[in-house]
Amino acid sequence: MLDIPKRDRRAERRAATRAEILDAAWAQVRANGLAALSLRDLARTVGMQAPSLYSYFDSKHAIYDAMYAQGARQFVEAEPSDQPGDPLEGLKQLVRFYVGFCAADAARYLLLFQRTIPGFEPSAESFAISEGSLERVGQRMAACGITDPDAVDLFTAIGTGLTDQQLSNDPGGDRWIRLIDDAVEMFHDYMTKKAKQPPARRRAR
Amino acid sequence: MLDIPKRDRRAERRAATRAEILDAAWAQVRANGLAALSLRDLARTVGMQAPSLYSYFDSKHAIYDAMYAQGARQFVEAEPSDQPGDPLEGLKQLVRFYVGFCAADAARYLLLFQRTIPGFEPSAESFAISEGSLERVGQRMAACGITDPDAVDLFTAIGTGLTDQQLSNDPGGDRWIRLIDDAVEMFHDYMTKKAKQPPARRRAR
DNA sequence: TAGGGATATCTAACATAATTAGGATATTAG
DNA sequence: CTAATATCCTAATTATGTTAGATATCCCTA
Repeated sequence: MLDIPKRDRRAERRAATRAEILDAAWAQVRANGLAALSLRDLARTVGMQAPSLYSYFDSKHAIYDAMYAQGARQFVEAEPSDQPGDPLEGLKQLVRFYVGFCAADAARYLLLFQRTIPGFEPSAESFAISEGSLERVGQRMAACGITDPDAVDLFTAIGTGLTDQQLSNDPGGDRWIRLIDDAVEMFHDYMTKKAKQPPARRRAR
Repeated sequence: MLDIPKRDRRAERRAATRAEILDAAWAQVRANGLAALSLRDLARTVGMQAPSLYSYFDSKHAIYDAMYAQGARQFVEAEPSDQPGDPLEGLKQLVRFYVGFCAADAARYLLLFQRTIPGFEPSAESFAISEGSLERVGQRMAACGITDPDAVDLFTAIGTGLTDQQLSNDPGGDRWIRLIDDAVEMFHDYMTKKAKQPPARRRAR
């Protein structure tokens, strides 16, 4: 206890205020929308002046990037990893998680999965955090015997469409649970049926 | 020719520069992204100073609103109205149109169907222009014998999800045509099968 | 315990944005 | 020809992100 180097003390404190800034940023963004992040207001709520933030973050985009990384970390940590016995149920579980995660925090959803902030693109490191989720989807589909290369894309499209629907029409409601089960079952039925069919007819071009 | 009232002449000219401003706004937005609409630049390209725009539009949001209304008008005018013989083909046609329309102009799509501009919401009048499209979807689904109240929402979700996929992964490509046909067939199969089933089991809560 | 270097924060200023106020100039109407 | 009006301008206001440079605060060493 006594021999904690002062240098670490300082680094600790620095990380603490960095986190405090990020928390305040989330609060502001949740209250007024993702785009409404004012450095002046942000600095004021943490008891600073605006330029002082620049010793913690290089720019406003850097703050968004840190928020992105934080959200992505939350995403991968909350993602269900144990697959239930019924593979179809596993797919449903995944989509329920995804839509539920997004609906729980609209601002976070917009930051992570829609690109709605003018010049902002997440950095490679931040983006890498959430990589691998798509592979998990592919694994669960394979467990259901679905191997069509287009299937992941179609499935993703359904998932994001449902999320959109949920967030724009009925945020906070739970009607989407019914829709998810329907959609996943529909998807599963169709893909298994299609897999049994001959070569699969292709559209001429 | 000679007896055109000067007053009409003026109104005509006024409408012309209004249209010119809107055209320049579209060009700017298509070139640099939907959010990158600068009144100064906009004014410069039409040979004005920024404040002069305010005699044509009340604010920047008013410009976005006019663009929205214009895009919505394009949408309803281009929407296929004659239903083909095969009702399933009618559904496919509608989704193909929708995704194609959106993919043809990403900026217009973002303005109309995603809410990506900070404080902007289309006015009631502008929004009303595109109303009624959903009903048309419902009609075509009814022609297929699909009457489930959730079906329209699920269908819409699939459509927007596909559009998203198309625009973010393969803008300009035509892979989505295959995906659309797949998705619509899948949807149709499932809904008709479901309609034949007994009361339909509901999830307990 | 006094001084020097790093650290944290500040104030002042700049560039750009949308927007408002008020004046100058041309066009129209009586 | 004169008065009104429409059209555009310049100048100023407010708010933004950001930079430059100064000032205080802390920590380690002599």
